[in-house]
Amino acid sequence: MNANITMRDIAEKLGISTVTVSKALNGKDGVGEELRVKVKETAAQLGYRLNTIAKSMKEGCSYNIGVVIAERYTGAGHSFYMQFYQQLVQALEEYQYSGLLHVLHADDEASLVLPRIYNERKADGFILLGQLDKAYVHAFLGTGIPVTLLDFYTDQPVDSVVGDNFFGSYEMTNYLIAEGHRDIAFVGNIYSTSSIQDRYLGYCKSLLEHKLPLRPEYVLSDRDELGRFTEITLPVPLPTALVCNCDQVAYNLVVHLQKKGIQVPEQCSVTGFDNDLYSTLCEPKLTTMEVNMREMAETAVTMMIRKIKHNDETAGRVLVKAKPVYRNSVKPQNI
Amino acid sequence: MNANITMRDIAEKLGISTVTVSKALNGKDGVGEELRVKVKETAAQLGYRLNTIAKSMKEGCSYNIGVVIAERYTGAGHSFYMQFYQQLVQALEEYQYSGLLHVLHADDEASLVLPRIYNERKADGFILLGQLDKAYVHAFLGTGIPVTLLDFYTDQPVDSVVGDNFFGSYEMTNYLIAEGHRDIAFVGNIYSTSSIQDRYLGYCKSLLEHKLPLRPEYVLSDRDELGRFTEITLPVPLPTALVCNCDQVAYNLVVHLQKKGIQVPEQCSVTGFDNDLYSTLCEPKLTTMEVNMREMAETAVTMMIRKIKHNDETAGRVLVKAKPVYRNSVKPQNI
DNA sequence: CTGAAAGCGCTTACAG
DNA sequence: CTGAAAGCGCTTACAG
Repeated sequence: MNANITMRDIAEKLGISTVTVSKALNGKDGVGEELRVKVKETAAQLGYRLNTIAKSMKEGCSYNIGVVIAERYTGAGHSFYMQFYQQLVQALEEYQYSGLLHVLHADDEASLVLPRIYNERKADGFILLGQLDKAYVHAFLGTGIPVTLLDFYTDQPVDSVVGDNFFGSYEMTNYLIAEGHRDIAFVGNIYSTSSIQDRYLGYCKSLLEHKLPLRPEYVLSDRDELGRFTEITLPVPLPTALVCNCDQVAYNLVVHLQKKGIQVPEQCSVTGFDNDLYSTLCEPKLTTMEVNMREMAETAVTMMIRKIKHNDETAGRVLVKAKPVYRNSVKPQNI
Repeated sequence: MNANITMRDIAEKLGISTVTVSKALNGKDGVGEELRVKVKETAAQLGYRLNTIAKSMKEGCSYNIGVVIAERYTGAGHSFYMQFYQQLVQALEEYQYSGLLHVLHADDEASLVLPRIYNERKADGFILLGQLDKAYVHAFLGTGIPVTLLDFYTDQPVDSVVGDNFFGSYEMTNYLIAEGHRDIAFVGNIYSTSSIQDRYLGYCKSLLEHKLPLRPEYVLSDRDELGRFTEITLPVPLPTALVCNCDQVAYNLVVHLQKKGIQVPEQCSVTGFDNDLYSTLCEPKLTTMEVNMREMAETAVTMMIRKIKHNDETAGRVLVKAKPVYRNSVKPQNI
């Protein structure tokens, strides 16, 4: 088919200048309507494809957004962030942008090595997807390139988009209390990520509001500092409900409890968070909080594009509402 | 930090030409060793970043590879291809290339609309990941751009990389027969994808070789033409073993059988294929065939880069070995 | 409404 | 070993 048709080819064929071709194809003023139609027809007929690279060079932007995901959040069993990535790509497509995935190795993160796509100016901005080391975020900020954090935030002055973890968890705990539960533990390493921390604090708020005690032995760590799952030590006696920081851990816990002969939800209610794959893999299926991944992706992309186009705007921390999904892992507790 | 340092800035600072800077930075001949070092130092000190776009324009290639995945293979519960994508990106990184994901909508596939990144010349070649409509593959071939199929193939003359589905399934069935099984059914829609078809034929070969009958009622469809899972109708009496075309279906089947009170593997052995997430979600965990996703990704990338650099080479159909993973979903059958 | 000129930042021959 | 010239394919003022 068409080897390398350029605007010049169209121009020559029509006996006009490339300037007019460019204007016609880009819908810009300064071309007669009749001529514009003719240009478009010729372009289609010749199989013309825009050379975005030439356009990019002239305009000084790549129409690409880098997306950085730590390697530890990828791989089998961790589909969450790759699915997020897919949503990002689809949101970027709306703006005619492309996503450039960078899988960040732990040693590069530790030694503050920025992605190759940064050093090669292949991206106009970066979305950092999933909690990264603060120093690494700082290194990015130092470059002056637009950065948006997605699904986490730090105390640094950066735009970020996160699910409403705090209120989501608060509502979930409220729900358990409304169902009659009083002995409610939280499952998650509260020093691990901002999301887990906020979910923990929402749980705390609910307990405080209902004058229930905050018991340290009711905070059950589920992973180490590096995010690797660890064995969960259950308190004795078992609480009547466990608020888990995510579906995957809730799923693991349900399986674990059932192996020990403890019935869920009859003897112990369990709630998740995320409404991902894991929430429907066990029986009973999990009552959980759905974070609207798509809306988060769209918000992050919109913010990023806006920053690039009008480079002064700062959106700050943006929360995306969570929505409860009621299934069968919670049973009313008779008081 | 550095706003927009170009080679010209380095050249001016050193009182030399940009040509020399370019040669020095790219490790090309024609620069004194001493000067080369000085150029590199200055570049680092100024925070110079190569403008790949300018380089691309000059050289006429983007250093991007498009990866097309049909939307039906994405989303929750379908992490397989997104994981594949991640492997591709990491393999591309070795060659200083980037991946550009395109999620193909069903209507674009049907009406043969090529991806925007094709029309904008943003990619030097395309990897088609996961079975697509033959007409769509044909549309791509018509453009003359390098194309490699990954995890499927057609009867068209295209390069492709696939797992060794035929022999993998053949070996798995051999194993069941060696364990004493004689009544073995195959689960999968054999008209749906080349992979399923080949896995079916491997199963057939094993039966033929052992002089076991090929029974039509032992071919159990698991999905419709569009790849959506359907209810599986089990034959009565139940075979002693079920060879499933993938782990996800094997997983679904195990859960389904257990709900009906049928014990796996005591009353019925089940095998999977892929060794993905689903193979370890049920109890018993699945005996399955692992396709080496990483090797497949690396092979596809290497083939693609080679095609772009020396544009005549054709690798044809490349098979990547599969490897059995023995777990607990198969029990010897006493004859 | 139309186009000649300049330039985005590189790299590739080619000349010295 | 070093550099002046040309060009990749666009787009943006600016002039007519």
